[in-house]
Amino acid sequence: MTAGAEIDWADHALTTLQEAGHRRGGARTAVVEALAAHDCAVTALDLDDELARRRPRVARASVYRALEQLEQLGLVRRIEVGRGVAGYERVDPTGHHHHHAICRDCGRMVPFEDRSLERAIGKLCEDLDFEVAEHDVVLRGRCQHCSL
Amino acid sequence: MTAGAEIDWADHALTTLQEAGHRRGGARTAVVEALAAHDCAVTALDLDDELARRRPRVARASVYRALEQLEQLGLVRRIEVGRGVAGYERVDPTGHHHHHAICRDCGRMVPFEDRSLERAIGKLCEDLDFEVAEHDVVLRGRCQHCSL
DNA sequence: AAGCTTAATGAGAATGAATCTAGTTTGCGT
DNA sequence: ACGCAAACTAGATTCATTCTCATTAAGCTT
Repeated sequence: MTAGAEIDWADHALTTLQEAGHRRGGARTAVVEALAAHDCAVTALDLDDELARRRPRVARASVYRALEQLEQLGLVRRIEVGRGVAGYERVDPTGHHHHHAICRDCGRMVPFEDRSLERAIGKLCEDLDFEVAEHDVVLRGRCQHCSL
Repeated sequence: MTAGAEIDWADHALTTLQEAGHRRGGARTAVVEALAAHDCAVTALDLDDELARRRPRVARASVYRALEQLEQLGLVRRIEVGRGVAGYERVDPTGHHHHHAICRDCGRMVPFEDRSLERAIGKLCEDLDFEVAEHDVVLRGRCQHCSL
């Protein structure tokens, strides 16, 4: 992976937050930095774990609050990674994105992308009486490792 | 909707349960009947509400247990309908299914189906190093009613 | 039909992710 | 530097879901 992508995203996120009228606080900045370091979805509690070591400590509530605000601004997207557990991952400002195949056995997430899938979704959204803002595709089954 | 679809599904579900070695209990049968009466996803608590009036009362734990077993047997599928809330809907034995557009504002679910979407998913699953058992597509945005 | 084994059930406690509350700190415009 | 609203922390709370365990009843066996 290139070193630039995450830095750019963190920068972009902090700028967007500021433009949206948010002040610059330590906890939220820490959440942005932590998200920037991940390529794929992380749960809020994982982030909380990571940030618990920081001084001053980042509170769990701040993690959730930051994630909610980031989601509202379209900077991160939220996906369900398991029974009632949400994962969050950064949104590339170019609109480029991937989806996930999740293993039922080990919980591993395999990201994938597919142009014709995106095309099909784009087209069907036009025909729908619904103002679609985002879409999510989740495949569930057994990963290569677990099917042996 | 035809009157037959649900009855057939309930029948099929009860038969499948029996073949899987399950005894025939009142609570689970009640859950199957309740699911059969719904065309689209219902939450476990909605089902619990409906069944709370029955005599003898169906316990909440039984609702969840039954849903889990039905899901395991591929008789119902589980989808996330809102922050940490699961919805369940019956699976048509023919494989025929729909997906959902969910309104961010009012929570309304609009079912839709699309052949080219299914085709795209089918094809990409073949290319993936992953044994895909099921897929889920969720569109999020604003429904016709809420965008006015 | 009575007895037996064990799945199924009901009631309520326990869990765990997510949210809320209250009091404190801090960013930032004035 | 001052003051006020936003952001923060810690911990309580909520709410869907899961677990426990005592009880009931399905459906063999005889």
